Amino acid sequence: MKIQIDQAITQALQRHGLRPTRARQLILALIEQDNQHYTPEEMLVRLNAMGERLSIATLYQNLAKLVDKGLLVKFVGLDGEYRYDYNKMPHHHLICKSCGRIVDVLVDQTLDAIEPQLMDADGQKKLPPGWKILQRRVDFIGVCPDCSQHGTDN
Amino acid sequence: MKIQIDQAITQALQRHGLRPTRARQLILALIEQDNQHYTPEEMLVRLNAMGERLSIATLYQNLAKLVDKGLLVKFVGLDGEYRYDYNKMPHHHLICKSCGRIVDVLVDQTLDAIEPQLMDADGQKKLPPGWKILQRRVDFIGVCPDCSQHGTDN
DNA sequence: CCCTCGATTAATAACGATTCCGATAAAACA
DNA sequence: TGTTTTATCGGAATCGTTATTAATCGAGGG
Repeated sequence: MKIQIDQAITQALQRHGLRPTRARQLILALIEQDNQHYTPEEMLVRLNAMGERLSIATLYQNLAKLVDKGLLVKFVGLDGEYRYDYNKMPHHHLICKSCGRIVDVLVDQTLDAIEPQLMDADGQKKLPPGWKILQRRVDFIGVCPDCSQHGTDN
Repeated sequence: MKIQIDQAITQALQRHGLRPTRARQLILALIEQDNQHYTPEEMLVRLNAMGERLSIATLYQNLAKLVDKGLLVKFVGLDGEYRYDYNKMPHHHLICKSCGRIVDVLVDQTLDAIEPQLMDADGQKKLPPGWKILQRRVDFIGVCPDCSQHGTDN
């Protein structure tokens, strides 16, 4: 399986003021076509498997740049490891405790429902006063359908 | 300011099957009396400032053991760094983007309200079917009252 | 009160992930 | 095409964390 670099990726890079170099095209193409939330290390393994070579230093540099320009989002996995994700709609993650699989959960407006609830549910103030909430980090941790079936509970 | 090791700490250790050694007493006393969410490094700095010496290896070993026995909870900060917290009620964190201050938000039953909402709000299924949700990681990121006043927005 | 043995500590080395560095190569621009 | 800017690469350096190991501690038995 070869990696496919289409026109859209090149254009996306240029639109964000980045030169469409091979390294950047590879990174974006990989994340897009695999639709995964890889760590840097995992990206390298995957790229190697597809016959593509990339220096680890280059990978890190470009990930930082892609995040900086808003093309990717960097987030922290369950064990503190960094993972990267396309910058899609505001969304959260559904993480399988058993196999580590991560799935996006698109929750645009829905999460806005949480905050007021925290503020005054059953008479108690749950959030201390005076704080300005800018964003929320919400991850759901559970067991994916595949792992449930195989009884690989962990 | 000296660190205060009270009877309760010693007893808590014993209750969890741990010998009440100096290292463990120091760690628990520090977290309790400062009521902070320190990283290991921060704990050392703090302890040194109070005239207490502790090998970093010992610190790490004991943090692991305290987490293992359920006295502390290890969690991942905004930048992927490890932080430790007393194992209180299920709760989430309120993190100041400006000064890094972290405050606990006790949200026992309240968060249970989120899940059904995600499932069927406005007709769309937000969570994919077949997943068993075991826990949620929820952090609120914002600006604390102090930082709001001083205009140290970041 | 001292001995003994397992638990704990602390120093050091080892480790993995990330970043820095200097030289070479590629892309953009004139 | 020549020049300038930016990217790439491999290796060394750094950082936080863990493993190793020898010295020390401490509770219970004699």
